[in-house]
Amino acid sequence: MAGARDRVLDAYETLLIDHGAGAVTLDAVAAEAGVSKGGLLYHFASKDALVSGLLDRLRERSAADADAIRSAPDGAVAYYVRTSAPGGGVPGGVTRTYLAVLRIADGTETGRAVRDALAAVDADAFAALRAELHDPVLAWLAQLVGDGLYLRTLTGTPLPAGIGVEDLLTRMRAYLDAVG
Amino acid sequence: MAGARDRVLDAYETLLIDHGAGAVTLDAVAAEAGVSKGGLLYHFASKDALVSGLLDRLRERSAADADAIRSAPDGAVAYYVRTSAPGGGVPGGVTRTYLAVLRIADGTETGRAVRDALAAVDADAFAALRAELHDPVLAWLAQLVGDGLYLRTLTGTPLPAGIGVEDLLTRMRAYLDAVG
DNA sequence: GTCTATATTCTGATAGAC
DNA sequence: GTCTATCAGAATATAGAC
Repeated sequence: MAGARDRVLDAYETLLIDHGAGAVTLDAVAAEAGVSKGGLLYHFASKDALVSGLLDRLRERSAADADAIRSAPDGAVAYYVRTSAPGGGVPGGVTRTYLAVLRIADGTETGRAVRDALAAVDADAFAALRAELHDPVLAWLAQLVGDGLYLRTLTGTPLPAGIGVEDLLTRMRAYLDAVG
Repeated sequence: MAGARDRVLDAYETLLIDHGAGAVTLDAVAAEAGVSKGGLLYHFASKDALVSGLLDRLRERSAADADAIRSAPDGAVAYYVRTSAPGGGVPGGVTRTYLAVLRIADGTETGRAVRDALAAVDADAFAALRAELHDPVLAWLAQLVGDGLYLRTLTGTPLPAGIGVEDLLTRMRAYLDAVG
């Protein structure tokens, strides 16, 4: 059984993704997690502490995901692109946490910790992709394709009709095989 | 001189991008726009009306941008990728408005109008890119690279050291010339 | 560790003067 | 068209019982 602390973070992610940053109040997080507001504040003493907790989780999961990228049977690029697409996230993986944290990223000084954590995730994935695609420009291109899909997942925008993620991968693989 | 209505929308965009959706209050928007809260509420009777006004602006600018993509001297792909990159947005273009609207996109029912508007922007750009790259898979790949850069612009995350957007474009052009 | 109750500040929105 | 004044409700956070 998951501890209350983890359930609170799960609830925080759910609210950020489904209802947006504006709907995230301590009351709402507590209700979603099935605890009282006081119970929530025992684990996270303030809203900032809640953010810090989520960033810690993001860093942990990003490190684990970088390993998963490197050891993916189908290859690093395919793994990254697939897990970035809508519905492609691995349960307990970075994807969901990353999408949640994206909603609290802003340009403020207090938002710096959030941007730093997101930058670390990007750097982790870039390094993992470079282990397969030694050319940094190719690695970046592959990452950007995945990140473009992330944006679609973030907004819930439908993909172009008649084309699927596998079509993307087929085309990318053909090119990468030709040059690499 | 810009009307008060436009100044309010400009202020709304600025707050969304620089301080996040959480910091957007009617007080803050009014202060940023240089009007009183009452003055703001004369132009936009509620917060929802403010959102609707921003979505209207997004649709207008997206249509204009689709034309710009089609008539770009350097080609559609180069225009799309460059204007998606951090700092690459054209003043008065879609980029800034799009980035602002991204911050208010959520999965709620009331957020449906926001998602629909964002989906329309994506569809506009996809259609414009297809006018140059007739293959839909290639057009989508090019769009996703640009969208990946959008995500970087959104989060303020630094680009990989030693690689620039022009390196991306050089590589993409070489491939597109070879296949197309 | 978790709860209820409460203090305090802030937010969206209205009313009405100018 | 723009302002000030004000209200009702919601938000974060604290205090203290269990």
